[in-house]
Amino acid sequence: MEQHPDILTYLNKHFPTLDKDLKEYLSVIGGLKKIPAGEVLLKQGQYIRFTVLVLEGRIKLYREGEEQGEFFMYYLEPGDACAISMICIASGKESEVMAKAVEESVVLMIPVQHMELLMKDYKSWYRFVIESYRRRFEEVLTVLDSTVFKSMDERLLSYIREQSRQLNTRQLKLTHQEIATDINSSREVISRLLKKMEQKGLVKLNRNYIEVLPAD
Amino acid sequence: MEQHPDILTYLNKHFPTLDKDLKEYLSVIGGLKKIPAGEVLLKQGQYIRFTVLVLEGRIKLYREGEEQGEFFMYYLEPGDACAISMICIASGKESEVMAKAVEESVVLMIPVQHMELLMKDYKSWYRFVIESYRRRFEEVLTVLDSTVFKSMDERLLSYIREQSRQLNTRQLKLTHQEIATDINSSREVISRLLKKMEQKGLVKLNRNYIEVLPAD
DNA sequence: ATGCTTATGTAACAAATGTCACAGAAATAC
DNA sequence: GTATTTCTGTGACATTTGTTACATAAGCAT
Repeated sequence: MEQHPDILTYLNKHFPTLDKDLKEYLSVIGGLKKIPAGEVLLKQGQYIRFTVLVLEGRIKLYREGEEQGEFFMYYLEPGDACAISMICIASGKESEVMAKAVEESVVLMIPVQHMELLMKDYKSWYRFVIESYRRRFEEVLTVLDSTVFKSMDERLLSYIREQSRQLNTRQLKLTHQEIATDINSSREVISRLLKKMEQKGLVKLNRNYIEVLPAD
Repeated sequence: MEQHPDILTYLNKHFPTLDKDLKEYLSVIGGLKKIPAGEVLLKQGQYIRFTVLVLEGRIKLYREGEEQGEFFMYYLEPGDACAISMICIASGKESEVMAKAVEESVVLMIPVQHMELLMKDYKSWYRFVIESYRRRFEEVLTVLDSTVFKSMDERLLSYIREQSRQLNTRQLKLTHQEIATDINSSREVISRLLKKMEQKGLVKLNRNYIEVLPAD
């Protein structure tokens, strides 16, 4: 079998916790896939045939309501794996979330049938899977905290700051409508609350982007 | 090393997916512990030194708000494991939830240091861990759906029906205050909504218990 | 420029949820 | 028994969030 040099380069760059052997093995069994910006790579309810490691770009994970909208959970970045895909595969269950590329992204797709062996033969893989899942669980609990314990203005502020942190920029290129969709509110409410936040000196509003001002 | 016959009996009764070898091994390394009703066996933020398998009774898992109350996530029953404890151990992280026995319960406690070997040597253990975690993730997502997409009356109905299903009874011994705490609302709101539900023929209200009427 | 589309601002109102105040009923304590 | 506590019911009101209906402004296309 032949190693794919690009894959190995990617893995070395973003997955320091995986063993050398494992990375080589993954570069043999995995396939590179380029995902254009905006493409949905996993639908809620869909069966999963690959475990996905993110090598480039950024993937947005949503929970879809039964009838209604979509609710933002977290981003996957280079170095992350889709925890859901790993676990659902292992249990033969369908996806519980929707995943959409927000930038052009490159992912490594590892076919289902290798999971068992990976788990068994590579300790660093098993640890990676466990840790990925734990982190996602933690993130979902944080999101749950927001919706349960916080009011809309606090949720909005958390959202804004979290976006700024994750995207590593103070200039958030988001419309009020997009924010409203992500946290399941309405555009008018977001505009109103953002205006108040601006008056408090937390943000500066502009057309098509929001400048996040440093917290005191 | 000596097997503990009671443990083995419990494991055989409630954990059909675990291999015979594994059960025998668990009965050697695990310790039985009886938990009185009402006792908290795990606090949020606490480090975890044992993986817990539930053998008897019922454990309630909560998420605690930063300042405020506690929010019900799910129950653990005989045959369940505390997924959080398994994963946090594996990652050396503290607990993300609070666990409280609602009935007198019996649990099997497996010290941290055996996890690595269990994962490596017992395929049925690894599968059990993964599946436990997946199911809890799924439950938390369902709870998240409720808080994000549903109004309070719908959440209350879901809660009531879920309790009835899990506790396997139509007579829910819950006060309005307890319900309010579990879903982070206020007692008056719950009383009001329950009254409406009674008028719709969904429940029958009594002091200290609620009778859940079958859905159409 | 002119018109078209998209994004934002905002008032007025509606609906949902939370809070306060208090009453009465049922259980429990004494 | 009476007193006390706990639980439930409910009206009145406050607050938060969502909705409707526009207005205005910025960018884009021609």
